[in-house]
Amino acid sequence: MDATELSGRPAGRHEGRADGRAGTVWLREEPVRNRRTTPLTRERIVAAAVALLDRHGVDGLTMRRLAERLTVTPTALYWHVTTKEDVLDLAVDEIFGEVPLPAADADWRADVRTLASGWRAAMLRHPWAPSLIGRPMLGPHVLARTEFLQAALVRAGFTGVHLAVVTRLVANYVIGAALTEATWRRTDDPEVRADARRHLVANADAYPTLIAAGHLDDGQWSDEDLFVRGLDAILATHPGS
Amino acid sequence: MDATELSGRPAGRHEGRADGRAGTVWLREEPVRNRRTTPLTRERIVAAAVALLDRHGVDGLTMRRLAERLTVTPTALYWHVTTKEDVLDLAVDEIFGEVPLPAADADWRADVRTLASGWRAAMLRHPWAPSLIGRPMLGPHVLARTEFLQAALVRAGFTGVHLAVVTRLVANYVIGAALTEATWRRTDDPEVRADARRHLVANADAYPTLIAAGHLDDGQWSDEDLFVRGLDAILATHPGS
DNA sequence: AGTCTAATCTAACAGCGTTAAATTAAGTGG
DNA sequence: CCACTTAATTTAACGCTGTTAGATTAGACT
Repeated sequence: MDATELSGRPAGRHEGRADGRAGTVWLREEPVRNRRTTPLTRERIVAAAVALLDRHGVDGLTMRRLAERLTVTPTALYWHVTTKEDVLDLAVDEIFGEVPLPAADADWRADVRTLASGWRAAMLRHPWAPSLIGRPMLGPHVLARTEFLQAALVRAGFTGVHLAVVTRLVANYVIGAALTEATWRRTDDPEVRADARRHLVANADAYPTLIAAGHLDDGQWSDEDLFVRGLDAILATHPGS
Repeated sequence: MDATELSGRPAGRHEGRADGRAGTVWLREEPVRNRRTTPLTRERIVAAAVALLDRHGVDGLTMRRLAERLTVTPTALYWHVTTKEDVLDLAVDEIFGEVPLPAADADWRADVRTLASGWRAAMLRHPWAPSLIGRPMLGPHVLARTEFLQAALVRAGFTGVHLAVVTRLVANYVIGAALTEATWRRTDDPEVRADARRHLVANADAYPTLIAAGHLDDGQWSDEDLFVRGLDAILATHPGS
């Protein structure tokens, strides 16, 4: 349906130049050129990267697979991006663009709740994201959301050290929650979970409280519910107003 | 000083068996055998891995380097460990063993503060650790510390859903804080930080609050101070008692 | 029609985690 | 003291990775 139907890549259409195995022109099929129907861009690379990460996880993203998905050779990517880490950084910022920014004039608590929940939801929708946060996040989407958070807290009356404390409190709680929840969500192998639980009860004398509290048991209360309750506990702390 | 002074590995002492380039015995130097002075163990592997991670970061840990440090071939490691991920999991749990467990009978708030601060400190001492938390943490050291945290909160009077909420609140806050702080600490390149700040002021109209609040500016308040204040804000929330 | 440059490709490199199979060291029982 | 067994290690290789150098092309501009 498209002029760019390579179906397996021509496999060396100019093969014999430096080495000896040239062969005659007549046996070589006519080269199918890149018509440049849809030129490669940073945007397209990032979109393909996110799709690949969603489907195959962090380990499933390689420059070769990414290139293949874009019907391009791996090296072509390096014109638009200087390193694979660039791709990962861009992918992370990309998905944070999905976090909706509220209107920003209602109750500040509602604003923070909406932002934090959306932030967490985006990371759980793309469970590979939290594990990539161990790199400086300076993309425009992240910065815009951080700006919104801090603005809401300023509106709430936080200033000086209180502002710094509560900003970090909220942001770090969201990040930590997303990271741990995504970890368990990604470990979908029920055998690992069962093994873990079995290990816990096997050493019941070492972990009495964990067992009594049902650590590692899913159900009981939803992650979402626990997250929001924790967030509300944080937001209950405020100095002025 | 030691019988295991290989100094460069004999480099193929039995080279020609399947292929033709055998050579005569006379030109081959006598094989220096592994005297097995200090047998390879899981403990020694983990210790070497932590040392390597401390010095060269996550990317600096390879099975080959690890083996070299232990004067052993890479494949020897696979007798004691089934995969590189095993090594990483073991390394993470290892450093959590450094977190001191308080005596557990004083003020519960003091206990939680001590544990959380020690937890954070251990991760910042080994800045590679937070970024490896995106895998299930089920090691004995981690479980013991989680048990202690939850026990302290039970002692404080938390039960049911409150207990679950505040346990996650504390744990996720610590993890998030350690992750973000370690990220910045690992980015010691001052040029990146300067670039980031410059980018912020260049788009000053998009980030007015961040700039006013001195986002990305170090100094002002210490990370430690901000962390403890946030923790205290969390601990101020409690139902009974 | 010729020139220039942005974009892509071919080919290769060094290094990675991991495996299969051979080999050795050290114990064990006769 | 010797044969046998098993635990631990080694050699050699496979397929894959990110990345680079250099050739080559496509398309726009004179």
